[in-house]
Amino acid sequence: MKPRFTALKGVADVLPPETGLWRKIENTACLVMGAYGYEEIRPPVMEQTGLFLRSIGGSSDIVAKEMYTFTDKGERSVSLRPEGTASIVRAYVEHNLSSRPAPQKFFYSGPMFRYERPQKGRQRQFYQLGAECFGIADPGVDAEMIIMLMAFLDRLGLKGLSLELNSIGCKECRPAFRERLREFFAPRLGELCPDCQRRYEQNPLRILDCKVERCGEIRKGSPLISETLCQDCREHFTALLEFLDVMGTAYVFNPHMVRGLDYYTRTVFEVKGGACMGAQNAVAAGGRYDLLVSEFGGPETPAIGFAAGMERLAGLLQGEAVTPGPALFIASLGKEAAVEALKLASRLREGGTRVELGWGGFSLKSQLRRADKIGAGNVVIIGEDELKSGSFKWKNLKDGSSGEAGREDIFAQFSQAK
RNA sequence: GUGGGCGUAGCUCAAUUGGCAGAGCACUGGACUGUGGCUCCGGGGGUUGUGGGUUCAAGCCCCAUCGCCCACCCCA
Repeated sequence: MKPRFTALKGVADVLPPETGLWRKIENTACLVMGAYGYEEIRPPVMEQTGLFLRSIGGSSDIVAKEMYTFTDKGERSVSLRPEGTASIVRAYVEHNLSSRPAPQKFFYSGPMFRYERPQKGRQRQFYQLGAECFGIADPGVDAEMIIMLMAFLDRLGLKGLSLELNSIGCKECRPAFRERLREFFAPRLGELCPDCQRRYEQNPLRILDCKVERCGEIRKGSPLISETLCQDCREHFTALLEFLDVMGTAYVFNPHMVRGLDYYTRTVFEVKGGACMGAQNAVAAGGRYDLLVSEFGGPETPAIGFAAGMERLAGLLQGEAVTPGPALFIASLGKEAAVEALKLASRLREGGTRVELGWGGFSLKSQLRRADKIGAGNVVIIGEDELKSGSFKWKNLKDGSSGEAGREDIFAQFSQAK
């Protein structure tokens, strides 16, 4: 049999037991971020196309060639969101959330869409879990958010992650840096890779994180953004590092790190995973975006946020995905016994005990075999004899112990099991 | 959008020079009339991704196409 339909390229079903991992990740995020005062926000997955043009930047690849954009029946250009921040900022402005006491803190989780060639750690429909904090410019907020992110990752049990950060300046000092970079690379423009020659025109900062070895050599001795930062940006970044030092949060200052989205200002950061992730090894990334809210028509509002890739987090937790078996399996022989089994199961299930039934009128042996296969902890057998005597046999499949007990005793015995 | 690799059972893979499409695992039933795991026996499952071509004969050779994977670009 061939399936008549298959999933689209670059979209994937998340199946059990992996969905358990996803549940764990979201629950952990809710728990950890809740302690930091973050509340969940659920924006729509589609928006006016213009929202993303303005926020992410028309020159970025995301907008230029990766958006799922279509015209709806009202002749409006609509896009599936390629990232989360734009929608949250739109909601913040639209609902006047600046009138609530600052800071306003939100987290979200859901699917994002980018029309890219899939590869390891990258899908066309992918899931991000992120957080945004509005209204406070203090570098302590940057530190707090980064510490929260690391606490979240730590709580998941992830090891061997590295936090990198940098400051890319503000609208005052970044243009000057771009020019200094251009001046530096101009004499050797011809030696750069074709991509970097393009970057030279479009976004010279990107030359700094090119992976081509030759480009890496050419950029040795290039100007560093840290040398070009204005006084305010420099103080902001220094204060952030001091907070992290005090809190014992390990980080790597990466003066070459650049972020892809146009709206970032000052602090940018990225958490990288191990080599097992392939080329797409960033599990989370974010930064400050102090201009975006006013750009969207709101009051001047400093803000900072991050997003983490669910598939990438789940990938790092691979191997932990297991579905535990039911606490109890009730095997029954005959219709009357099946009814009795269903009644007992229903009572136990009301109390939260996971119970499976041996439907199908199979032999006792096959029912027990199935109980074993699905990893049941215990089995209760109900047959003609048990119906007659009112005493059910039970057996622990893990240690082999067994016994007999009346209906109510059985109920009591397993009502605490999960 | 660019480059490379791979498509045979649910999964992992065999199939000699082009010569009857197979194994293990998994699923399912039995041996054992009502006691799981171990063992043994049986069963279901395939248009060899798809469409053309060469040939007496194609899983294998040729062309095209689709899909998956990996990398580039970009990005979580």
